[in-house]
Amino acid sequence: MRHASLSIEHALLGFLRQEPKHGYAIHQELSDAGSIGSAWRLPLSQLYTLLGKLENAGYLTTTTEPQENKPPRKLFHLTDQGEIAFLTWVQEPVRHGRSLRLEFLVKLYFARLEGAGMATSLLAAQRKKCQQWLVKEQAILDREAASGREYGRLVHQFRFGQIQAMLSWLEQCEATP
Amino acid sequence: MRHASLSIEHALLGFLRQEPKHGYAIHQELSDAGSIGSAWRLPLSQLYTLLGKLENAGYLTTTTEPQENKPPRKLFHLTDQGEIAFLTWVQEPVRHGRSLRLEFLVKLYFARLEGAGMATSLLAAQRKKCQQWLVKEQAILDREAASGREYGRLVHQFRFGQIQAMLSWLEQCEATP
DNA sequence: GGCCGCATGTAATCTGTTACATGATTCT
DNA sequence: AGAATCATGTAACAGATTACATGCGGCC
Repeated sequence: MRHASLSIEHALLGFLRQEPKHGYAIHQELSDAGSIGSAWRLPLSQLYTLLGKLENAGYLTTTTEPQENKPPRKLFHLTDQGEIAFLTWVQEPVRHGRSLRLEFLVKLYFARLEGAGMATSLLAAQRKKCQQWLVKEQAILDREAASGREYGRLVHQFRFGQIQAMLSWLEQCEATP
Repeated sequence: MRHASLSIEHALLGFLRQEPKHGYAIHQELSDAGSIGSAWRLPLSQLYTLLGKLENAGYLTTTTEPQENKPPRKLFHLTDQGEIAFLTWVQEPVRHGRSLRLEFLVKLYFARLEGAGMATSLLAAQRKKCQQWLVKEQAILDREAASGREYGRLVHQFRFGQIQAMLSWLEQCEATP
């Protein structure tokens, strides 16, 4: 079992922090358009696949619960390993700007559920990352502008602007608790 | 042969507008870090795969050119169909915000090569798209804020900020010819 | 009778990335 | 002798999307 890089599927573990749930129920929470559903869309069939993976990885165990007049439910329970993996994932800022759009927003959702403290520290960690990116882009931008590379300048101006917008959004999030 | 949605691989056709080239030469142009290479990275092995696809689709034909002391070159020629496909692709604005980062920047590169007029009209078309997105996001944002959905508001504030940054970049591009 | 909700999945497909395979010449 | 450049590709693996498959109960 390879130690896969902590990716978005670890978010699913967060749904099981309070009590065990079955796949369909998780999907209903996930599909709430006003909540996490506004950031992350995951078809039911994909959800089942991911839950299977997490089980294979030892982050989940399952029990089956028969029901009358309805198909039996398969309850997923978070293991200790799973809890550790989730907490590690949720506290780690994302490494690339392109991951804010999906993965960071999902992290933030679960961090807020864990408590205001965790959300605050996640925001701060991500803001620092973002400031580093901005400095790097600024340096590249200056270099491109100095060497008269028109197109390279356009490209990095675009990236600079995107990162700048991320940064001011993060600061705004930190300012309004 | 399915009419695949016009995707990034159509950009490769743009390299053959002036004269036929072989894969390795295209890759060298593509790898120029100060130019298109700053927006699009494509490993050589993937490039060959994509060129094969474009040939199957009827956008390219090939001739083989033997060389002394070196492996023979396979020259790719743009067909009439290929030219049409390229010109259609390059003039079409992208449909989603997430495609600006890569596909739009590549379109812009080739539009500029085609002439200032094409670049200008592409920028204008994309700016209009972007303004539409912004209006939609604004509407959603207001709705989320009004119904007191804290997390939904955060998510859409993020998106709003990203689109806003795209828009001002596009305007800046239009202003500096 | 047909569609929606509940509840579970598998399979096919497409795309993207990385690794591997070959072979000559030129540079250090 | 070993690395880089020129030149072509195939194959394996990972991830995401879509389609397909099953079955019961309740509602219109």
